[in-house]
Amino acid sequence: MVLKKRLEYGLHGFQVLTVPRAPRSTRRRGPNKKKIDDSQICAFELLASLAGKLLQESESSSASSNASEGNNQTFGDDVIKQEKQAEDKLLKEEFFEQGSSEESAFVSVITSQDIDEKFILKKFSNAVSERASNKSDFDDKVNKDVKSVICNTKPAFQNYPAKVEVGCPLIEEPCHANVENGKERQQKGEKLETGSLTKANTCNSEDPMQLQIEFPTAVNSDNDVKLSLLREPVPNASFSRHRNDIKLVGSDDDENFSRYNKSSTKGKAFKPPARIGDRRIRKLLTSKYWKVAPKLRDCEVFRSDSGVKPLYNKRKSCYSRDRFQHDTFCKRRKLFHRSSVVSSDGGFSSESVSNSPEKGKSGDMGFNGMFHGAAGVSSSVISRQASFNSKDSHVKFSIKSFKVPELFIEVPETATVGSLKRTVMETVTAILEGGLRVGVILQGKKIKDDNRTLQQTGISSKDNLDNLGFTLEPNILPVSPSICADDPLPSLSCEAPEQLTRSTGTPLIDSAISDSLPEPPPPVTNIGTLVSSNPESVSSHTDPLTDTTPDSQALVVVPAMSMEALAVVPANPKNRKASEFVQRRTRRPFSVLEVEALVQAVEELGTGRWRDVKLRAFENADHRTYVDLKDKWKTLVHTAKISPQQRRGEPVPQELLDRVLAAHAYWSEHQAKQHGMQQTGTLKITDASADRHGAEGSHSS
DNA sequence: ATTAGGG
DNA sequence: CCCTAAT
Repeated sequence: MVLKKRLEYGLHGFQVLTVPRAPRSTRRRGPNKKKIDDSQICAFELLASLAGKLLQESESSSASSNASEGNNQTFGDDVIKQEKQAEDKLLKEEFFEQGSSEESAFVSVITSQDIDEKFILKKFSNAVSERASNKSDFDDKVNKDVKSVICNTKPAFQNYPAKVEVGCPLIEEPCHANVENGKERQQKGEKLETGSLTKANTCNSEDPMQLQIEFPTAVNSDNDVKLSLLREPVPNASFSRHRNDIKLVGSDDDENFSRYNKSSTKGKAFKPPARIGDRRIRKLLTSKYWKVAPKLRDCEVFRSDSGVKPLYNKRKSCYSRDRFQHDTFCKRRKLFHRSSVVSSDGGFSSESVSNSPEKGKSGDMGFNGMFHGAAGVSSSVISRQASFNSKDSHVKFSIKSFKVPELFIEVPETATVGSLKRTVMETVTAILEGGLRVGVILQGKKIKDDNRTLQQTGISSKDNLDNLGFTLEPNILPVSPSICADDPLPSLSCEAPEQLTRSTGTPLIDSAISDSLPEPPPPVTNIGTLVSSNPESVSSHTDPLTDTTPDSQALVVVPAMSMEALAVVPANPKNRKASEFVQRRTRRPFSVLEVEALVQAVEELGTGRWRDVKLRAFENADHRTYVDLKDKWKTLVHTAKISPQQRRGEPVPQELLDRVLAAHAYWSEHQAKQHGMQQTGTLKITDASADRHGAEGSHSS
């Protein structure tokens, strides 16, 4: 009735205006197979673990050397205070620096493991240019308002707050707390805390690192996302007290603006706030909740090899665990390969994620009761569930171990183990210095739109979070997208000997610190030739220590100069592709409402005028492009044709589908007839509502 | 920048 | 949804 009328009107009203175009079916192209992206994940598990172990090792040595003062509480407090001050200061600087840039985010890395015992505070702002080069990166605006503070602490004594707290009360846990303790605290916290709550959970897992994350599914309001990464105490006594905390405060500022703000005529209801950071900054600076774990001095981190043993002990003790992880990694890798999404662009690292609510019993600890701690914590999980059920849904899961992005390391055989360690350490540090970004991967797809809520993204407490992954990416990316990481390698490898001799301890790595290579390597001029003549050198040069794959581009940043030199060499499209971590937009099923709007618009405008359709019906839906609408129409038509049983997803009212068919038929006719359509019989189309197939004959006579 | 089609 | 060719 009403619909009928509208349709009639629409058809009549627009038939004159419409200038149908000839079908472009002639444009059909042959199968233009796209190259398979067979790039591999390049996260070096081995290296990662090596690095991790080195850290622990150094810690252990420091811990042991600090044994006497290890329990010195007073000392610790002082340190805490000092550190806190220092940190605040630094943070302040950071914030100010950040200042006007609404696009910048920063990551602070505070590490006591630094050789010079200083914090490394690095700010980074995502290179806008880099983003711009990524054509599918629509979400330029965000993640800039995500501030994270990474605190890498070096424990040397027992009782110190193990949390870095930002803007929200947290449960503090002494790092020596055992599982029981943690449980208690959790339960306690359960009652005390409302809303988002982050808990530091100490467990005995061998995990070098574990992330526990909990945050509301909807982060578009005032909610802060808190993420705490804690370094798990390792079984070994010398390790048992150390942990790293990461507190990540992310804020999606209130609005949910669309991924890209098109400069259209439409009023931009959502304009990115000019100073996204400010509020948070203030919050951060004034927060009473800042709790900074003390960074204890390391005593000659690399001095002795005493750590080796514990290291291996640890290894052994967690062997099965490693196995497990490895397995999951493999699985994940497979998954990624299937979706051909994963290319290690800038340092890919994925880790297993367990969904606590989902698993129930495994609780915070993770998978399948894999961890002993799991049982101990499960109860609290349950209660937590209960508590959050009444409130907003929270997504809870734990991240077990980030994998360190790929590193390239090369040292002479004659180098000492110590120097190797140092090299790795420096490499890692360099990357941290460069700043890290956290990427979120869902079902193999990288989620780049920081503005969407978790719900919108498909991360909900109800969903299976197994598909959720995170990456740590070096913040510094190659300036020129045309340069693929593979290319520089040969040159590097060929320079390797020279460099190594030049600087003994200097890692021959292309880490995030491109400046670390002061002088242009001599052989530069040859690079081009090298690349073409000896491609194998890429893989052949790979360090045995690293499980590198030829395709891995990792966080490799090409030294400025070799970049230039290489620029001449046409970048391999395949590699190029891999290097661009193009994220697939997350799926956003059309709602019935949207379908309705689309149908109506198409009824009136016809197919082939998607831009107009977009303008008419979806002007305010920035996430729907005209291509999307066109695609949706396509699927709608298909859906309408198939039997209801075969349809999936949110069922579209048959009435709408009928209209789809009718309009489709009509406009098909219309187009086919080009001009000569005087469909007086247009009215018949409306009959389609009653009889879907009636539409077929509904055209003008 | 849009459209049409294929994947 | 993505990618591309063709407009």
